[in-house]
Amino acid sequence: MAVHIDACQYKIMNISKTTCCAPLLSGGLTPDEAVNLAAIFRVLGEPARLQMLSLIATQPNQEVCACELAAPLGLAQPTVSHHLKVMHQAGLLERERRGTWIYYRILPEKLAMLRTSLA
Amino acid sequence: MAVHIDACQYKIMNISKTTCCAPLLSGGLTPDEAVNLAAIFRVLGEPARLQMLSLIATQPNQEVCACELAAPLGLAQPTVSHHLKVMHQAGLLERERRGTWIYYRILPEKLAMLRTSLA
DNA sequence: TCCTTATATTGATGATAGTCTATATTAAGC
DNA sequence: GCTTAATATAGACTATCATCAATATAAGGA
Repeated sequence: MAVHIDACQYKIMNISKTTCCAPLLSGGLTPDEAVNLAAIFRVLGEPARLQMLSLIATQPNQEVCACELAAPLGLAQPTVSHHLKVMHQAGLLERERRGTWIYYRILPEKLAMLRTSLA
Repeated sequence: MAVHIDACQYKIMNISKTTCCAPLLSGGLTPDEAVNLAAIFRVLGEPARLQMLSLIATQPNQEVCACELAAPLGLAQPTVSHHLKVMHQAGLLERERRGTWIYYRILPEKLAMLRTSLA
């Protein structure tokens, strides 16, 4: 059975593999780098996802169970699952299964990489 | 005659006015802040726009004439005009008319603000 | 095995937005 | 005023994507 991956997801999956990124203001951004970098910014270009990151950051253990996100965000469970998947594939979150639950943590290196890309 | 402004543009226009932004990882991002911050990231979530910024940064005077962008990017003139408008409204670019031509410069403060928002 | 709960996937829908052609506007020079 | 060149806008088309209800899968306990 073939796994279906659309163009956008494939693009996002490649992000984690790329070392990325020539600082924007230093110039010389290649078209490929632009595509990869833009894909990550597009992931952040969604209020619900930013609030998820903020919520995770406020937790004492810096992690959150997926089941805890739907209520404060006012979103349906599949929507939360979708956003978590997008951010995980973009390399912004790491996930760990503990029993029935799945916990997500922020990968600060990815955010640091974005910060330098804006320098 | 009424000026037509759609919801997205209105959101973007508000960005420049907002002081913004509680650092993401410090938590406590309000829904409004999330909307404003996401709107700016969405502006950066477009390869063509990132390449425009990169192109401007490589210029000796740190500025570029709108007329010089279409060719290297392989885009039509109205498309370039659209992207420049979006970035200008988002507070990423400043514009100066000199005769028939319009020159754009990057506003580094806005990028700095984004960097801190990722901290 | 069955039941319950958590998470993921599917498929549909509506909204957003990037792109183009065609046209309008603006500015400068004659 | 007229002409030319630069920029902006309008409108159409398309692709992407956020969202949901419905359903499937995964994991643990009785």
